[in-house]
Amino acid sequence: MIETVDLCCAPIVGEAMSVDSAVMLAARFKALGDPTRLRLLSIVAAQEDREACVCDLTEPVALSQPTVSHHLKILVDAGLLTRSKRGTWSFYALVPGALDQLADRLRTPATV
Amino acid sequence: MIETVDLCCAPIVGEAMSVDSAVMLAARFKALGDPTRLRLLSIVAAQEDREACVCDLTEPVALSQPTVSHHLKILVDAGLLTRSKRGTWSFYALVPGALDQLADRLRTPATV
DNA sequence: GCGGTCCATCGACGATTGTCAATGTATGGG
DNA sequence: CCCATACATTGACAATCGTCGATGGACCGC
Repeated sequence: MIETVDLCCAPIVGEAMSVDSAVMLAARFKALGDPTRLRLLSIVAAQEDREACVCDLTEPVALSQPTVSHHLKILVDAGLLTRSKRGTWSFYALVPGALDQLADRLRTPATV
Repeated sequence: MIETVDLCCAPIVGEAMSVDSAVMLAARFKALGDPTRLRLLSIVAAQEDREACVCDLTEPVALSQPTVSHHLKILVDAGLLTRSKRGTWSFYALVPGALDQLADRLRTPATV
């Protein structure tokens, strides 16, 4: 799991970032650094009710169910998705604001 | 990889990200998915004249010169840094707007 | 109960990654 | 011309990653 303690404020650009901050930020970007995981995020976000079960995701990405579950776990551990089990199904949904927070870290200061 | 031509089932409306788009985006995020590279970006951006040579970067990240050069090459290949050789030195600088563009892609992962 | 569906985990495999030492390639100074 | 500096490239290594098949566990309908 990734702690969100130090992630909210300092942008990459502006001053040299600490090692701890870099490690935590990199963990999130690493989770985004795979085409399959990006597509999974995209598909989940594109669902009508903003959530999807594994059975909805396996066929679009054309990968085995264990592989999809593996990627989803990585996204959950990175704090980008939530998992809620209802009955036999596991529903995955975007963590509200998580991607926006990441985007803020990428922004260059307006003083440039 | 095959493009999403087959819309026979088409339960996933809202248009998920294409494979090609996901591959290209993931490549950039993968470049950001390493703590050392994040710190290199940060240090370059924090320099007074917004650029740095390898000799300025080796000591802050406490890694060997070949390793730093390796990471810098990855960042250049990802379109995040530029390399300009002047004399014996190689100066690396941020690609203007590159990080901002990435941030924009994060704000709306699938609601493109 | 029993069988079937949905999903997570495990074990394994090749592929990729991050790191270093060693070497190669320019460039500039005496 | 020789040597030192700054950097890129190569080769090698352990570690991690992405993927699959097989297995296990929880849940539901009958």
